[in-house]
Amino acid sequence: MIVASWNVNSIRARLERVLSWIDRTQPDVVCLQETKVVDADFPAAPFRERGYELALFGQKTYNGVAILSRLPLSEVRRGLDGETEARFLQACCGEHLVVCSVYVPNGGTVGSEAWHYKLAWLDRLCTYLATYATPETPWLLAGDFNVAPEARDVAFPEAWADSVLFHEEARRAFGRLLAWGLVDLVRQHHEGPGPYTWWDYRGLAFPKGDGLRIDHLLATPPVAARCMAAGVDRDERKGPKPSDHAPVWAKLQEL
DNA sequence: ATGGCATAATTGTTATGA
Repeated sequence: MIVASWNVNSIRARLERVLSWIDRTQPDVVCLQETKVVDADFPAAPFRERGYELALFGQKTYNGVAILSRLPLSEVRRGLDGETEARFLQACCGEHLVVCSVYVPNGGTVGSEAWHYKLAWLDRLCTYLATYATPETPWLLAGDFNVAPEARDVAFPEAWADSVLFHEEARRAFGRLLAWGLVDLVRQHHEGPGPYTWWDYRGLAFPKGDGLRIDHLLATPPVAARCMAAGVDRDERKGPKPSDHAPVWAKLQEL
C-alpha cells in the first residue's frame, strides 16, 4: 500500500492537481495539510467517488488537515488535547495502522511569539505521543513539520541556518520525536542530499534548486520495518499553479 | 534592509506562510 502526505496550500485552489495526482499514483492513504477550508465546504465528493473515506479537521482561511483513506477510517481524533487550531488529525486506517496528519506551526521569525509557539507545539506533539502511543504500536505521523532536520535536508544550509525551518532549536525539538522512537521513512531509503519537499514561490527557488526537506513520514519501528520504498514526487512542484510543497510517499508491505 | 509569490478573506489591503 502507498501512504502519502501533501501540504496542498488550499485544497480548493489545488483540487484538479490533487485529483490528477491521485488518479496517477493511486495512494491508499493521503494526509493533507493547509486545506484552508471549513469541513462543510471541503470538496469531498470527487474523493468519495474515487473510493476514499474522509476524516476532516478544517478551519477558515488558515491551517486545516485531512486524511483520505481507501481503508475504513475509525477512531478519529481532532487536535492535540484541547486544541482548536486545525493542525492535528488522527484516525485508524484499517486494522493495522494509526495515521496522523500533522501541520506544525511555521514559526514566523526566530524569537517571535510564533516561534516560541512552534517549539512548544512540537513538545506538545511529543507529549501526546508519549501519552497515547508506544514505539511498539503501528503509528504513522505524516505531514508538514516545518523543520529540515539536518544539513543534508537543505540545498544551501548556510543560507538557511538562521531561518525558522532550519534553526538548531527547531531541529532539536524535531529530534525529540526521533529520540522517542519515530523513524524517518524517506531517510531510510535516501542518503541525500535531499530529496527536498518545499521550494519558496519567490525568487525562482525551484529552478535554482533552493529546496528544503520539511515534509516527513515518521513511523514507529513496526511500520518502518514494512516500508519497502519512499520518496518525493518532485514533478508536482512543476507546471501551472503548484503548491509550494511536493507530495512525500512511502510504500508499505500489506498486513 | 527589504521584497519576492501565493492564498483567503474582500474589492484594497492584510495576515500568514516557509
